[in-house]
Amino acid sequence: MADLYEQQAKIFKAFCDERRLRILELLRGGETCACKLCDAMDMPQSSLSYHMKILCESGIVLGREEGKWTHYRISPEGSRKAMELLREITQLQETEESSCRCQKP
Amino acid sequence: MADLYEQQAKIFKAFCDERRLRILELLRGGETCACKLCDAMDMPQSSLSYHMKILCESGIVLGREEGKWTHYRISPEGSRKAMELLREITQLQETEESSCRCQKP
DNA sequence: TTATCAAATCAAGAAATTTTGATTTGAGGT
DNA sequence: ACCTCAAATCAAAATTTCTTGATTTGATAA
Repeated sequence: MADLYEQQAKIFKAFCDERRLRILELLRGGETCACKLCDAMDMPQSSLSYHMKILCESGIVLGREEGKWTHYRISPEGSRKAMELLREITQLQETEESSCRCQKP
Repeated sequence: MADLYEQQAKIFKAFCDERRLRILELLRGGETCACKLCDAMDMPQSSLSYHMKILCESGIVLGREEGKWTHYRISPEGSRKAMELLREITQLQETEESSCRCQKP
């Protein structure tokens, strides 16, 4: 149960940091290699790697290794799942009549 | 520009914490007052207040004051806006194929 | 093999977030 | 006025996240 919330939170961590939002904007333009992201973000390599790991573990970004390079891209499936999850967790439950079942003290 | 990312990040901060996800799940059942949330979450009053502030500032939750009580509920409009934003920031831009050519010596 | 480069990982410190008892605010009720 | 209660705010500590130089890993080339 707590694991479920932890897993859900992990997905949205991708979007709650300014640098990761900027990286995602760069990736919207198409697949991009780490060195270009590093350059565009004006960030040390280890810092970029830290954020890319969070983005990948959220399922929103996919990494493709090609020789010694890694190319990153937005995962349409990951994005779709995130949107479905967001809809679920904010949708009011179907209750017949909004009568509170709790007894007034 | 940095302000934009900051504002976007603020919205998703509502969903990147386990306790806030649990609060949202409680609110999916309908409008709930702070004291009941406090009880259900088994959390000190000041802690709940801290999280409710983040949820309200994200626009996902609305508070309604009634006498000395405050009732919280999920905002359908805030939820809709969050979903639209999520779609925007993960949608690939319409461009020609622009593959990275890092492997070029 | 050795050298080189790209990226991940490590580790220690910096910065931000979260916790929680104490206090304050603000709206009734007496 | 006073008292009480609900909720917000404060403040200090605890915890988590983030930064970044240094190191390691892993692939390629000479």
